[in-house]
Amino acid sequence: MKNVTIYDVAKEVGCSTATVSLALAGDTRIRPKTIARVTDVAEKLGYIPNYTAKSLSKKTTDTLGLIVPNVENPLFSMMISGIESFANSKKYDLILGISDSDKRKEIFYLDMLRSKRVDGLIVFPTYIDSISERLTNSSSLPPLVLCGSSGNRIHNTSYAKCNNRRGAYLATEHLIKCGCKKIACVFPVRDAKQYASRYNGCCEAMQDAGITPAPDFVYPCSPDNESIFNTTVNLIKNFRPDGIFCLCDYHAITVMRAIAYLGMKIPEDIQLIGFDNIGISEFLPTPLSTIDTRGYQVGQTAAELLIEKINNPTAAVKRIEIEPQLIIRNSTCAK
Amino acid sequence: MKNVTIYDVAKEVGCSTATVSLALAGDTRIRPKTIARVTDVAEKLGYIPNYTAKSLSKKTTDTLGLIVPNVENPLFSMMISGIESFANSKKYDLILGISDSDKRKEIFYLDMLRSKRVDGLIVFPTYIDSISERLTNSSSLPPLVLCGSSGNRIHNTSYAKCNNRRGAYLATEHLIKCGCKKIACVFPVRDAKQYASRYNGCCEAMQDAGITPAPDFVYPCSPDNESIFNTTVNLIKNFRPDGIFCLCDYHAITVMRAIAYLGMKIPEDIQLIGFDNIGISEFLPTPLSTIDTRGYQVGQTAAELLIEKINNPTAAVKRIEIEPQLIIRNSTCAK
DNA sequence: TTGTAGGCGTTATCAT
DNA sequence: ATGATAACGCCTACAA
Repeated sequence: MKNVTIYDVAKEVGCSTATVSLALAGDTRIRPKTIARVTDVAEKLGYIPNYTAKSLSKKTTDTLGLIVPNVENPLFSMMISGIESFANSKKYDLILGISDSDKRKEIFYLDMLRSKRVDGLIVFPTYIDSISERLTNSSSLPPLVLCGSSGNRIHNTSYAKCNNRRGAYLATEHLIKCGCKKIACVFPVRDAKQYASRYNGCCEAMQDAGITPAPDFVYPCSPDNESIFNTTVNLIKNFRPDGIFCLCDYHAITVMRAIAYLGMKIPEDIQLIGFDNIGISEFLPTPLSTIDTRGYQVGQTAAELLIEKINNPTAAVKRIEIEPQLIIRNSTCAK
Repeated sequence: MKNVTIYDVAKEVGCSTATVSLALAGDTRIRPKTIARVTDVAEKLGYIPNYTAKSLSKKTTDTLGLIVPNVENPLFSMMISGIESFANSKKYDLILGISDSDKRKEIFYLDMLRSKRVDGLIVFPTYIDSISERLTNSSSLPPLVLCGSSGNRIHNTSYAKCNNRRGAYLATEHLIKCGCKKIACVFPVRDAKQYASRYNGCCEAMQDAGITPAPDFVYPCSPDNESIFNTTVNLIKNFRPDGIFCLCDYHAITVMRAIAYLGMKIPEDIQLIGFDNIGISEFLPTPLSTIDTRGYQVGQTAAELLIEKINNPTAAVKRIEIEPQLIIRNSTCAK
């Protein structure tokens, strides 16, 4: 059964395609009666407007491109949800590109998305060298905003992110208020860049409280859970901290395991705070105090920035830092 | 700066648009020398093929539509990842529709996706009444496959899912092999349909082992964590089980909390097995034995089915049940 | 209030 | 081996 086009509708109604087009768009120039008739016939014939044709003609696709490293990290999921919610409210949909932090795939999606003429692009920066290259080289990129990070070397690009330095400050300050005197930290060196601002915020809070960070309060490790576990065990045995600031909730969960392994108790022996407030943190055997990095709202904001930019391409660059939120639960003993 | 089109390339090269089109597609009818020249010029001019035009002409978009209830559930994330990986390997990209289990949004995306002429559709069935209606009513839907579930009333549709009944059987059997005599279960009644096959698999395993399920081995509850927690506490106090089969890992984590709250030990006092094998299960303070439901592979398979169907629309319906996998960790004491 | 017709950027079918 | 040109389905001046 052939595809029903605007011509078929026009023929059936006995009018021109222009009338159908206008009527379906609810244009006020068309008589209400005509609109009703056209709508009915379109319905009866099962007419489905062809967006590829519409896009070709209007030079607009009503779709946004998304390039994310992966979709399994709950933070990314939250941000994607936020983006989707705002985009949907403005009748945009999303093409989702998952890069796996793989240059080949980043380029594939970047090219594909440009070729498909998305109206705008949201990128979650990571090792985005390939993107930042093309970002500066290439003449015509669709409107772009960054989400979750300000990127490495990309300048003059709007972004929405959480203020992680501030989050780390709040977390550390909370630990101190809870009576911690010796705060420590496990640090996957490979991800140094990503965690730099958290580290800084932590130091800053200690200094503001008159605590000079011990030279060995940070224990470096690899990013895998085994390394984090072992490093934590060493850390506890040698440094004997009374509080641990974890750079993310995942770390915190492994740190919990290490603490349990050593037969110690949270928060009695060691207090613990995480970062990100992922879904399960609230429901762990020892509910985890943490910093909510507002992924959903960050996503929403990024989408909002992008759509603003689409509607007004010459608007000034906006850099938005969402305020993180301290979440107090049982892994920490608030007074 | 104007968009460079195939005309511009043709003019610069001094050939026709047809030649450019063929050359860029690497058609063997075009002389290699010409291809090289065209490629160079295209590159120099920064030519980016316009996919909307291509799609209009070819009646093919090389994009797949996805309708998922949400993107925060790690299972869905895994399936999406799997879908993406296969789709990407075949040069498809994905339009992601998040329905929030909301009829309005389901319809929005279903219409949008059809209008955008996606080559195929993957749906994660949930309360998909709106979709199943349109599925049967509407004349022309793009090729469709279901992912993660066989759907409620949708018949004659290919799908890829995990064999959950079998998974529950394996889990329960494992508990029995680990010496459990009194197995119990917490059951959110609202999601009865979704969990029915798991419940059945559990019963079946008990019967096969010669255990008659106690009349009250299942404790009904609401789906929220508080209810699960309280119900578990009741369950343990009254039923005094030595093993608990959890319908999903999230439940298991809350059950762990309840067990800790009662001052009991896993697996010494109570053994525990979950379902789904979400990311953190492995790294919990007590690593969780569970059933891996192969989300990634389910997704890959769904994408594969869909692309098969796109290439051969008349092919027979395929129903694929992926075999789940028992994962033994510390919440259970294998002999 | 509605109709006519050109244009959007490709691909595909004939010719040559 | 390449060129002309008609689709593809819609939108939008411009006319009427």
